[in-house]
Amino acid sequence: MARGKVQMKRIENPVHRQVTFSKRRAGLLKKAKELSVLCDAEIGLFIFSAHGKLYELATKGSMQGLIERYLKSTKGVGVAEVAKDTQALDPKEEINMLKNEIDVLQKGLRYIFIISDLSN
Amino acid sequence: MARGKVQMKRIENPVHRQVTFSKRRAGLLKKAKELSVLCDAEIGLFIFSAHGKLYELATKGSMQGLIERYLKSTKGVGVAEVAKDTQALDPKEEINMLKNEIDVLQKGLRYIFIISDLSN
DNA sequence: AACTATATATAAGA
DNA sequence: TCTTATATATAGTT
Repeated sequence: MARGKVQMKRIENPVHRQVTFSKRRAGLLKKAKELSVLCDAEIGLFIFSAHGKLYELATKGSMQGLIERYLKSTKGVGVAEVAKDTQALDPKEEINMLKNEIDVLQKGLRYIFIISDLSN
Repeated sequence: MARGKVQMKRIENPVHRQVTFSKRRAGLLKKAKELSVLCDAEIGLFIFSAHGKLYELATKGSMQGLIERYLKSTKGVGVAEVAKDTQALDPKEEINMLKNEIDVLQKGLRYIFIISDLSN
């Protein structure tokens, strides 16, 4: 977008591709933050580079919190918070809870998320 | 960024805020797609409007797939595929599996993801 | 929702 | 990297 238009396909030259990735990644993260602030939106963004390195942004709280919200929003139930701290529970109670979650699963829901501690 | 700079804070006028949200949301999604194509990156992006409406983009496969990859990448284990189809399992076996997953949890891992069917 | 004038992002070059 | 010419995004306006 500067000294020439760019074709919308994979940049073949690895050096150019890496440079463009760095610049545009920074631009994308900046735009996401701006949208969040200006319009009071919550945004989760994660980027895996071609070699698997992760870059991420969660505008409110944690990415885990946003993922939960996302799954809830898309799957109806999806995210079931079973226990804040499983280590504080009697194992039998936990198994019973898990059985209940299995029942939920068998009713056709696709995801159960067991979260031991959301706060850190 | 056009007929005047914008302050980086919440836009108070609801009409302006909504218009800006629509425009910038479209811009952000476009930029994310471009980065993905040009640089061969995988991107997961979700946006919740102030009133909870979800807008999303997953550049390869599904958002669920990207979320799994995200959790794996950040939590080491994070995502444990327990069964492709829980309905095909004997309940006792399933409880044993869940006990094993509890053991994993009690070793300090934070997330277990029970996925009944990844394929649809 | 369409139109510009401007601000910003960024491709190519150094 | 840093610079700079240009493409793109978008704020204010209609």
